[in-house]
Formats: sequence, structure tokens, C-alpha cells
Amino acid sequence: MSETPVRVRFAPSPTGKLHVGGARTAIYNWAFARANHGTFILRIDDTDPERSTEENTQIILRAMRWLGLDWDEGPEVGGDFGPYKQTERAQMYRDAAQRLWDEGKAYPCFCTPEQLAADREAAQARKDPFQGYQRRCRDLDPEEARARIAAGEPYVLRIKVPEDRGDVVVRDAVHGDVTFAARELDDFVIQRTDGTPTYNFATVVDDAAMGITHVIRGDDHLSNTPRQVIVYEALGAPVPTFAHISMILGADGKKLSKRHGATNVEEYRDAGYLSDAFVNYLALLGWSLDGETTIVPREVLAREFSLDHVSKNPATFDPKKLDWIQAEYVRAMSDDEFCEKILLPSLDAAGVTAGDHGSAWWRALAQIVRPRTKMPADAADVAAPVFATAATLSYDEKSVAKGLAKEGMGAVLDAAVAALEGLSADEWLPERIDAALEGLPEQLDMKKRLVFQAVRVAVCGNMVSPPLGETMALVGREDCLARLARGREFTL
RNA sequence: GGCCCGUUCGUCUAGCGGUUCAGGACGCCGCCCUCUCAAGGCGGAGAUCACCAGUUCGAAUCUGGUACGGGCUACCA
Repeated sequence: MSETPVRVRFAPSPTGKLHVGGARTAIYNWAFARANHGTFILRIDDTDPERSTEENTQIILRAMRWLGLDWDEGPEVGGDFGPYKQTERAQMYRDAAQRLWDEGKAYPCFCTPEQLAADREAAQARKDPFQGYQRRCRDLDPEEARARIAAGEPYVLRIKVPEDRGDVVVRDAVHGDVTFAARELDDFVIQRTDGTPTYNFATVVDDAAMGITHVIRGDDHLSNTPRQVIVYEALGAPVPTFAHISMILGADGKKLSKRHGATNVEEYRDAGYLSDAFVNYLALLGWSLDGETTIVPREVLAREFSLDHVSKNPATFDPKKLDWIQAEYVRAMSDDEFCEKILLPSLDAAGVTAGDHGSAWWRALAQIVRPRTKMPADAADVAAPVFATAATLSYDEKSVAKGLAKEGMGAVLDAAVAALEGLSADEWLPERIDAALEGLPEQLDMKKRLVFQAVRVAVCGNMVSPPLGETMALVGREDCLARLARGREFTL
């Protein structure tokens, strides 16, 4: 690998929060840089003062950190190609535009918006396929131009697409070569009346100045790329390789929006998604390792990511698969990790007091809660009964009606108490509890299911819970007996 | 209007001219395990590869067109 070192960039506009589509673009850039031992640059494209805010910038940086996409150059870390905010690079754009003007590669245009609109309408009326700028000012006498500027007449700077420029071929790593006819390109504006650069100019000036080798960005920019190629050429800068990735759609095939649910990265963070799982899912949306593997940890992504496995077609965001990947990551956690990252925060969020327990106790709890957990909130739901007491345990009305408030259930609880009382606190272990309860159905001549259901509702307050032995062991002898006694209140 | 892009199971995808009447994953369904719920194991349904022509002995794979979806065509990014 003796090629020029890879330099890529993610350049969000701080006009809103970080969207999942943007996040995926960021992930691909990051992964591509890491896989090629290159440099990942974060640049804030805040040229639109109307919509850009510092607050959004901070939100984006926070989201990037949560995603674990560390940048080598950019805000807060600096770098040799700064500044990394476009508003701070204004002079560079002016200089670049001035240079092109001096070199005859750009020229001032005095056409008014009305004039332009009239030209466009006329082109439409005569069914001219070309409806772009008519190049009225392209061959204006320089003297005259200077005079009009001196007289205070407003003007923009337009790029002069070379007369002899043939078709523009965009080299794209995911789409292959895409050819655009030269005559389709008009002399577009690079500097506005107020002296600010347009997007197509500013990004190229930056990408060129920052030595970007691969531009990985959304599909919506593909059509703009030939224009940008013209700018690179005018600037005398090497044209990078492009990689245009498809958009992310909602379930109805329309562009992903609020209607489809959460669209911002922070919403997923707040919902309790693991950043590893989220990154894994997004990476897979439009890229595949080998067509078989679904769990692609960050390290593998950073090692194996490649542009030629990026698919061209738009991808539909599937929350179900995200959830499955999330569950996979949760299941892969160690007991301690699960307690620390999922269970404790979940209990905290649910307002459950954890109390004092040994690490063995916590691990035992982790083992029964983890397979029943996708989202952190699930963990608290499953574990809550364990942390309650006979006095505070809440009983689910439906469960009580179905499992306890029935003929003969009082006898079941009584029998359970009788069977369990024989166990000492030291013997209060899952296997011993199970063994003690095992004979009840036969003894009472009742269905196993009904017997255990009654005990379950009495002890857990619910018909759905982890296995009884394990649960009761965690709850403890005294409180279990107290719960069984309290359960008697509901029986007939 | 013009230009550009896209189209393989419901969804994400594998496939890069024959070994594929199309493989994997999610979801769905069934069975097993079982005191409930999960997890796990096993199995199943599900794609005439958008459509139509053509090239070829042979096409999901190459070419052209059509349809549908999307993007660009701004002194938005």
C-alpha cells in the first residue's frame, strides 16, 4: 500500500441534530479511514448563517462521541488544515474566488434575478432542453465590468466552464464511472453578491485544501459532482475519488422523517440503545461484510470496511432488526457488564432502590434478567419484583384475577408455605426451592401449570416472570414467605 | 422539460455469464425445551431477480428501451 494516505471527511451542516442518514455517512467515512489507516476529519459546514447554530454543532459533536466515531482533525482536536468550521474559512473562499477571477477562470456576472428568471422562462417556452445560465456576462469586456463594479453595481462570480471541456466523468467507487455531458453544465455561481461562497464552491475549496482523497457522502450530491469537478480543475487540485451512498427510507419507501419515528441519533441514545449496536445496524444498512455476517463489531468494521461492498440502492430503516442487534449485544455482555451498563441505569431510571447485595447475587440476577432484556427499560421491568418487598410489591390486576382469585388457590399457597418453611435460610437456593415445590401438583392433584401460576403471581405480582426457583432465591426466604402470606388476601 | 441515479424474498443483503429452478440475516409461522415469559435448538413458508426486447450454446449477472421511485437543474446545503 504505497498510495497516497487516505484522508476523508464528514462535513455536517449544523442546521439540525445528527440524523440517522448523516450518522451512517459519518460511520462509513470513519470506518473507511480506519480500515485504510487514513485520517478522519470532521468539518462543520456552517455556511448557512440562517439555519446553522452553535447549539446544533454541540449536539452533533456529542452524537459523534456517543457513536464512538473519533476524529483525527476537526473541532476540539485541531489539526494542520484548520480551521474546521466554514464560517472561519471565509477569507480562503474569497481568495480562491479572486484567484480564479484573476486567472480568467471565473468572471463577474451582473444579471439580475429577474433577468435570469426571464431567460429560464424563455428557454422553457421554446422547449430548449438547456435551461441553465445563458452566459450573458461571460464575454463582457473586463473594462466595462470593472467600471460597473466601481459604480457599485452588485455582481456574483461565476465559474467559467472551459469551452473545450469534454464530457465530465465522475469516478465513483460505488456507482462506477458516471458521465455527464459537458453542455449540461452551466457557469454556476461560486460567490454570491454578498461575497459568501456557494456550497459547491466552498466544499471543493475545503476538500482541496484539506487534501481529501475520498469524498463519501449522500446520493443527493451525485448530480452536483460534475460541477465540483470543474472547480477542482479550475483550482488546479487533484480530483478525489467519490463514493455516493444511497438514502435511508422509512417503511413506506419515503425518505425517513419524523413520521417514521425517531430520526435523530440522540433519540436512540436516550431510548437506551447501545452505541455499538446502533453503529452495527447502521453500518449494515447499505454495506455488507460478506453477505452472511450480521454482527459486525466496531473493531471488525474498522478493519474490514470497504467501499466496494456498499450497495447502490436506497435502504429501508427497520427498527425490528435494530432491536434484534441490540439484543444480541446485550446477550453478549458479561454479568458484570450487564449490571453496570444496563441493569443499574435501568433501575435508576425506573426509580427502583437497588439495596445492598453481594456480587454473586447481582450476577445471578443478571443471568435471569439479561435474556429478557432488549432495551434498558425491560431490565427494570423484569427485575422490579425482586427488589420489592411483601409490603411494596404491586400486584397486576389481571394476573391476580387469572392466577390467584380462583377456587382452590388458597390451598395452593398454604401448601407452598408448608413445603418451603422446611428450608432454612442457608438452604434457600434455586434447586432446593424447585425441589420443595415440585411435589405440590401431585399432592394437591392440580395441574402443574396452575400451581406454579398461583405461586408466581403471589411472589412476583405477575403471571410473567423469570423461573420461580431463581427468582425466589434472589428475593430471600423471609420475604417470599411473607409474599405468599399476602397472596392469601386474593385467594378464594 | 433536461440530465443523473436506483429496482434480487415484507425488510437488509449475497450474487459480479454456466457449479443457483437464487444463499444468509431480521421479521413471520410451526415444532422442541418448559411452571409463565424470554433465551436457545430444529424446521417451514416467502423472490417468475421491476417489465420488454436483444447479445450469447447459456443472463439475476452484458446491451437497449419501458415503467415506477429518487436526486440535481437556486445568489440552499
